[in-house]
This record gives sequence, C-alpha cells and structure tokens, in this order.
Amino acid sequence: MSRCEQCIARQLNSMKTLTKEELKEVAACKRTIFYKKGEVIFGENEMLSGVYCVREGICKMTKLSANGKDHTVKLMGKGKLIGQRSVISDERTHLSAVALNDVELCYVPKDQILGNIKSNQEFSFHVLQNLAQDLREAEGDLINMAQKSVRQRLSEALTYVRDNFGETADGYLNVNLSREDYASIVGTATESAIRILSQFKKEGLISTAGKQIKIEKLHELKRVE
Amino acid sequence: MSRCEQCIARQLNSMKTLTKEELKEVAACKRTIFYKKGEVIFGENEMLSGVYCVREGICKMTKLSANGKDHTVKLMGKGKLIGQRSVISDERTHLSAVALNDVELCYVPKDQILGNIKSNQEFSFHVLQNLAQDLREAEGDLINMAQKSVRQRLSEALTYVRDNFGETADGYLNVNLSREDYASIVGTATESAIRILSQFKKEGLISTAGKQIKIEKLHELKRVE
DNA sequence: TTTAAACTATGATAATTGTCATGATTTTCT
DNA sequence: AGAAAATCATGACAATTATCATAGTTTAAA
Repeated sequence: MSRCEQCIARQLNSMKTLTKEELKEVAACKRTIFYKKGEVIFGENEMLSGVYCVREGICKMTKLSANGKDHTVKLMGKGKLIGQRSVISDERTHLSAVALNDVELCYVPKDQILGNIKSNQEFSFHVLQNLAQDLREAEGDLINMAQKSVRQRLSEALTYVRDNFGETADGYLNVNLSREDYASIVGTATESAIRILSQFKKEGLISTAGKQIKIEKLHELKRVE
Repeated sequence: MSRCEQCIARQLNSMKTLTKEELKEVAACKRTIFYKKGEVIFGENEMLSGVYCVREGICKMTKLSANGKDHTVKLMGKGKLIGQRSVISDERTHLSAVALNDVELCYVPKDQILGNIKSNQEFSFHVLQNLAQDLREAEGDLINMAQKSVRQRLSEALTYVRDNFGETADGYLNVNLSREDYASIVGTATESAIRILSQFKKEGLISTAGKQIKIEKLHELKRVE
C-alpha cells in the first residue's frame, strides 16, 4: 500500500503542509476506497466519520431539490478533499457525493484531520485558506446563477471542465459528461442543455464525436451573449 | 472609547475566544468608524488592510454584474465580520460592502487578526468553523437560486430578513429594504420584485405601511409555490 | 412648503426557459 | 447480435421573467 508521502494528490491540498511524522500517522490510519461510476460515496444529511481525498477520477457534489432534480454544486477532481466542511462544522452533510466516473479515494478519519488542525498551525491555516477560496468560488457561482443566462452558464461550464480536467491530444474534453450532468451543473432542464449544445454545434463553437465534446472556438464561446 | 471586552458584537463572532490579553491588544489598535446609509465601505477589487466588525446597523455585500446591475450576496448584521475572507486569502475583495442604513463599524488591522489566528488555536478553529458555515450558506443560496422561482426566493428573502433582523412590537420588519434591494437579493428585475410583493399583499400574505412590511401569514408565505 | 428626485405600481409585450410528447440514436447487458 | 435501457434530439406549447413605457406616490432637499 502506497504511503502518503508518495501520493500525488497530497501535493494538491493542505496535506502538503504536514510533517513527515504527521504523514506517517495519516498513512497508518487511512484507507483506500474504490467507487464505480455512479456509486454514492455519501448521501445528504449523513454524519461523516472522516474526509475523502480524491486520488483518481472525479466526484460530483449534488443536492436533491424539492422538484426531484439534482443540482450539481461542484466537481471534485484529483487532490480535492470531500467532506471537509461537514467534518469541520461537525454537522451532517448537506450535499451528497457521487462518483462521476471510476474513482479512487483515500479515506482519512476525522480525528486525524481535526488533530492536525489543532496541533499544526500551518496545516490549520492552509485549511482556512482553502475554505476561504471555496467560499469565494461559491459566491461567484451564486452571482453567475443569478445574473447570467442558461446559455452563458453552459458555455462557462464547458470551459470550466476544460480548464479543470483538461483535454485529449486531439482537443476533446478529458471528461465526458452527459447532457443531464451539464443541465444539473448549469441549473436548467436537460432538454434546454441539449438544445443549447446543439446550437453551439450549429454555430461551430463546439463539435462532438459521440459523447465527446471539443471546444472549437473558445474565444467566441466565452463571449457568448 | 469603549473597550473590546464590553462590546456586544464581540459575543457574536470569533472574537469571543480571545483571551483578555489578546482583547487588550485588539482594543489598542482598533478604530471605530461610522458610515451613513448608502456609503461605500470598500469596493470590488480592493486590497484590505483589515477587517470590519459590525457593531450597529446592516451592510450589504454586493457585486456589480456585466449588465450593470448589483447583486446582493448577503447582508451583514451586528457581530458579523466584513472582509474576513479577503484578509485570510490575502486577495483583493471580490465584493463591495455598502451601508444599508447608518452603520457603526469596528476596524481591526489585518496583522492583528492574522496574528491571533497564528497564535490562538481556539480562535483559529472558530474562524475555520465560521468560514465553513458561510460556505454552507453560500452553497444553499446557490441551490435556491438554481432551483426556485423568483416568487419563492422573494418569500424566503422576507423570512430571512425577519429571522435575522427581527420585527417591531407591531410586527413590522425591523429593517426596511427598498424593492430594488429585494430585487438585488433575489436576483430579479426591480419590477418583478414590486409585482410579486403586490401579489403577496393582495393574497394577504403580507401587509405594508409605507416602506414597512409586515409578514401576515408566515406559514403560507413559506410554502408559496 | 413646494419641487425635484427617488421609489412604487401596473400594463403591454417580448424573450427566455420549462414541460410534455415523440422519435432517433447510442450504450449496455445478456 | 439483439433487446432493453439510457441518452440525445427536436417540435409545440405553456409558464415565468425581463423589458419598456407611463404614471402615481412618497421622500428628501432647497
């Protein structure tokens, strides 16, 4: 079993501020867990006993709404910590976490995390900065949702996926989301997402090959009105 | 000039975890500032040199959007810390802060706050929990924005104002926001906010006296479809 | 106090988005 | 391979919301 010190994901979050001693402790109590596409890591309103660090794959954080639809609040890629907020607040989850593709997670018990927050000032401050950043993003998303059209939001969702998860050698997005996934991110009806993607295609802003999407004209896509 | 130890606002935020010594230091370097209704405390994209604690009155945190309209992200009442996120991230502000009515703020230099975060574990953890809570709220707002109608959001804005800022003896909301303010919170056109408030009035869910609003039937208002 | 400015109100109409329906296409499973 | 299920696509229509216009009301200021 690989040690935390060698884990790539570790470089990407607060864990990198831990000392060798602390990392050994984490390594001793952590567990690696695999989830297949579509599997639920945890649901809403659950008490978590630890946090999950994404080592491979992508998870979506979603919330079920009154009308029965899921809204995807954010996507968590390599290095992201899932469940951090709930553990810090000592509250039940308010979102559920679902594997968007096959996923490898590293589970670290809550006490280990909280212990390090208490004892390692640098770690604690890093977590603080992380949350501050998440907050900034959430507020930004809120404003986008309030003020931009579905078309704009969808175009931004495409560039978001591209910027965060990259593209293949021939320019297709690395991550293939269904139209329903996009609709859930953008906060619209699936049909609307489909329709607008069709428009983008007709306008030559994107092209598709099966489920794959290629962003053709990023510039125009970005300044879509 | 009043000492921090006696300040009511202090009871309401992370400051309450500071020791007497630390409070004395804060008291020594803090400054009390007054703003009149409508005055700007800071704008977007500014570097802050400290945080502001609300002692009296309410501030709104807003962001100007491409279409020239302001969106109100949240209201900050007594005890709330303004600018905390920017100071922790060491980034420019992404929102501006505006006095919604006459306001008394207590300004604490950034170094003082950051120093306490570094040295006082309890304070640091409290700030962490605060941010986690803010994050939860922001995500909740995002989902509301994505999934609820303007009518629902407006009804929730009313109960939000009531729950957070209270009502007078005769049942009117303590805080009197303009329809434009409500529109800015809800993320809609001012005319739409006006229209829906008129509807609520016709339906007997609220009543008004000039600028004042009284919630008449909270129950039905809450389950407005 | 009266005059201007800001705010509230409402109608008419357009634009956006959601919903329902119906097929085509693709993927998955056996 | 073939059937079933999921996904994608598109039309028709309804509902919601924005925009423009106009006027009444309240508030603030000269």
